[in-house]
Amino acid sequence: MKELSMEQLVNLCKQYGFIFQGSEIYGGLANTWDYGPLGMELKNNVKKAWLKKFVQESQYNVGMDSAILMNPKTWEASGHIKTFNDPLVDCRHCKTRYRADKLIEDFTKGEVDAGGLSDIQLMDYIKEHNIVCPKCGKLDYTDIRKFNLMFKTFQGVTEDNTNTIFLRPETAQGIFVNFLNVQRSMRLKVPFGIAQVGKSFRNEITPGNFIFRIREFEQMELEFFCKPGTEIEWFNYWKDYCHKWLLDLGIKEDKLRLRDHDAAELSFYSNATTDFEYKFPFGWGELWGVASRTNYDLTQHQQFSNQSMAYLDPITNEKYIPYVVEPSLGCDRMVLTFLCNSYCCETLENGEEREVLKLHPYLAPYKAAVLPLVKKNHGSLATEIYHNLSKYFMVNYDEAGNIGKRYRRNDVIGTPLCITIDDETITNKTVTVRNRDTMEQDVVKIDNLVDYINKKIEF
RNA sequence: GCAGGUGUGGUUCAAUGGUAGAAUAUAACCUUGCCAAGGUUGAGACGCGAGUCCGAUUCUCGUCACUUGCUCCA
Repeated sequence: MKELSMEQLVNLCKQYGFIFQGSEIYGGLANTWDYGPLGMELKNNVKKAWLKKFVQESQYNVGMDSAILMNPKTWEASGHIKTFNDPLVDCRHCKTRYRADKLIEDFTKGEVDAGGLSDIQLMDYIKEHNIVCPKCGKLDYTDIRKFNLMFKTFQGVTEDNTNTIFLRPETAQGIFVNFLNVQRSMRLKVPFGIAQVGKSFRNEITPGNFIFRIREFEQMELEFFCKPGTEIEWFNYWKDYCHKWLLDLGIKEDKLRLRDHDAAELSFYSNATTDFEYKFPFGWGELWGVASRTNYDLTQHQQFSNQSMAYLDPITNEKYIPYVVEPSLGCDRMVLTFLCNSYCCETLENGEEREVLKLHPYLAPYKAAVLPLVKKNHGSLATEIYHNLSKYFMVNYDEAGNIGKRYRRNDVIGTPLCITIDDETITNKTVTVRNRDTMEQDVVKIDNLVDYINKKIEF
């Protein structure tokens, strides 16, 4: 089987209406991508599949949808203003870019915590201790430039500094600040989780690889609140739960690996983190991070807001700030994964090639295609069946070219079922349903079609 | 942001300092009883902007986008 290159995937997505380059007629805007008719269906189905397992079918979790714009204090409390602000320098000689604080920390083998130094102090330290460029050995850096990864904007009509607000760099904080609202209104007992799907924005220095890293992206985040001391148990529970979700939707096991962060790699707020990585055409990339975040976030918000974030256990009367386990993933990145994971180019018995997206039927943009065998004989009946089915599913209708062409067209966009209307349909009220994956054909009564399709797309 | 590469119909690829050609895809019609068959007709391109030149898709400069590395990250 041929391996798919990223370039081929971008073309395929464009050609069949999944994903277009953003603002294309104006020459594009870097790293923005627009979802077309099929891409929008696929992405929505990914979100639906996530919410189904993590909210609808979970005995623990509820959903919410918080605002993108939040009080700027939120980002002071969360640490984003401090840690999302990297002091960068370039070596003028060999053009390599470094983080100034990392240079010092590497030079002193971690003995100096450069994170607390100002820009001027950083630069002075580098010059005083003659910290040369690790690559070319020269001491010739540009001044420190700040790259804040948060998008700024202004609330109100004047661009007044006091009104500066940020587009959220993660949806999680909207959950944390509503922790007690949700707990009280839904009468929830710890442990419970709050799930959210929504857009986030990060002014990445280097985005790229199609929709793998983009500046405006959609996250599917779950914050799971549990009693201190039980967090590792829940961490493992959600790790397995996420793993199952991926495999159930057809992610190939040999393209998936789990990687535990070691102590050095862990974020400052985390005591355990596992990354799910997928083998993309450009190499292994992070798909899903499951992190135990301790009580860092709620404690920070308690401090900055002067509001108690403690939970009172109604049975034991214990009062504590819950620990948080966070299994969060990027939705766009997940769409990319499903596209990469499902693309196949098969050689048929007659030597012809068949391009097919073997998307899980639950994710497929169209669940079925309705095809009249001969347009003028079966067209009107096929149209009628199409309209009936479209009350229940996204269905495609295709009468152009010959039957083989229509099968192929639907293979390449991932349609799992092709329903052919022929003379038997007129006389016996049955249709022929061809399955994309098995290439087998079933004869199905028209009256049973909805049930039949429902069974096939179960997840 | 820095350094390299790339930019011609939807896609893949030609050619050219003077009218840009094909394959495939696509639209309409005919034909067709189950896996890209055939026929007829149609529509569709030099990323954008300057400059040199009688004339630029071609040469030069700028810009934008994609891409490969560096740094960051879900």
